Amino acid sequence: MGYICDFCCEQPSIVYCRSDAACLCLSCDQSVHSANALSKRHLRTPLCGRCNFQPAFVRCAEERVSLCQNCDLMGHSTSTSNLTHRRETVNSYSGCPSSAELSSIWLFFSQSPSAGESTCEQELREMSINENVERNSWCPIENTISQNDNGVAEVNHDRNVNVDSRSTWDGSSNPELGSAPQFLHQPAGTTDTSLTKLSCPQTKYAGVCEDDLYDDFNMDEFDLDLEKYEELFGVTLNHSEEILENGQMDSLFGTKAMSVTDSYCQGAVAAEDSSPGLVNGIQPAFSNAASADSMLSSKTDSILYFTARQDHSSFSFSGHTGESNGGDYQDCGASSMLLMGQPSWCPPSAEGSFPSASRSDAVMRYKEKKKTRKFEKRVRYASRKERADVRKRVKGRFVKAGGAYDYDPLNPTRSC
DNA sequence: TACGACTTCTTCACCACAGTAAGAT
DNA sequence: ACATCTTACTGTGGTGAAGAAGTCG
Repeated sequence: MGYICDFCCEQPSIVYCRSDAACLCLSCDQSVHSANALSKRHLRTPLCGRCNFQPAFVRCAEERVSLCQNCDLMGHSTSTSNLTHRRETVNSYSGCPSSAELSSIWLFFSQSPSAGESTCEQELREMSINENVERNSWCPIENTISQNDNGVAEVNHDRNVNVDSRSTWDGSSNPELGSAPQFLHQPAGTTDTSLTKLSCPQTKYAGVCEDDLYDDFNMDEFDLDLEKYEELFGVTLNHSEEILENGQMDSLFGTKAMSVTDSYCQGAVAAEDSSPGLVNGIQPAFSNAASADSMLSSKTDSILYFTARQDHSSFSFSGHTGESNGGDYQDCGASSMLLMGQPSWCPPSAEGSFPSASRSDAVMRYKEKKKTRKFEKRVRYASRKERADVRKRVKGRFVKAGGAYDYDPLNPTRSC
């Protein structure tokens, strides 16, 4: 990573793609991520305006600069005056948004330039994006950002979450939670059912976010900053726990284990009812995509699992590092899903409030989707894939060009 | 409870061929 | 040192076989 675009090596880099582990200028970002459906799903984040190295996760309104976690901590924890700076989370995006669409994601993108803003952001504003690039996958209709009563921007979106939620907070509220700003301005008792996954904690019942259950869930959306988690809960990472694999999920769902989404929502319900302070402390640790950006940039290969002890008195984490890449954990759905039983912060009453019919429905949908889910592998050579995609086959095997075939990918209904 | 039969699920080899790397000329 | 040619190897996706795992009587 560096200040120059990793792809063209000419333009200054503007955004960071975690899946590609690359810093890109906007033009290359467009061309690279319009290549295929997989690349369109890569989440990108603007680069830190200070170090130009790490993906930014927060924007300081006073300094008008986007900052990574480290720079934010450096800049806002050392001075008491800086501590009160109002900060906003920086949205990630996927697909191929136009400059106008980026404006809606990053509000500062449309603000007037100022001397104080970073070079990156000035260039971001000045650069134009090739509007001819196909950008079907980015659906601004499904992703609208609105302001709630508290002035906190919300992202309403349908099934595809392309934009992380945006919120504001000031460093004085709780410096310890600096890496996790979501919902800190959200009154604990408010309920906004228009919010979906990222806003799940605000929903009254877990069923509200049912449609998203298991489906679009991945580490990009479920962000867990382990270090912060340790700080928050004082747990120690255990690297030797067993991995809960996909095949085990069915039985788990049917018994004691719950999906993170479940626990997440139920925890929020509990927090609404009893302990607003608790949910404020918990939610950000799970919902801050930007902190995951920072984390994954340095711990890119970590796939995290944790299991809950049945006694609810403690839980342990598992961190497995392998040769996987960003795309692996990003896209593999359930395999990257964190599984856990009822967390220690979730009182038993929450689970009891979950309608059994909804759960069974959710499990059924999960199983169906699991069947049809394509666990995408990383395609290293797109050209080879293109050829393979059009190559005729006999019983799945490639046949010589011009030879008899029983399956033509270009015309599946026709065979000879 | 143990066992066999059956079903369901998972893993892997197979195929052709364009592209790449390494070595030879 | 450089260019050209040859050879070996790689990696794509759909299918079926084989084995593992689960279910039922």
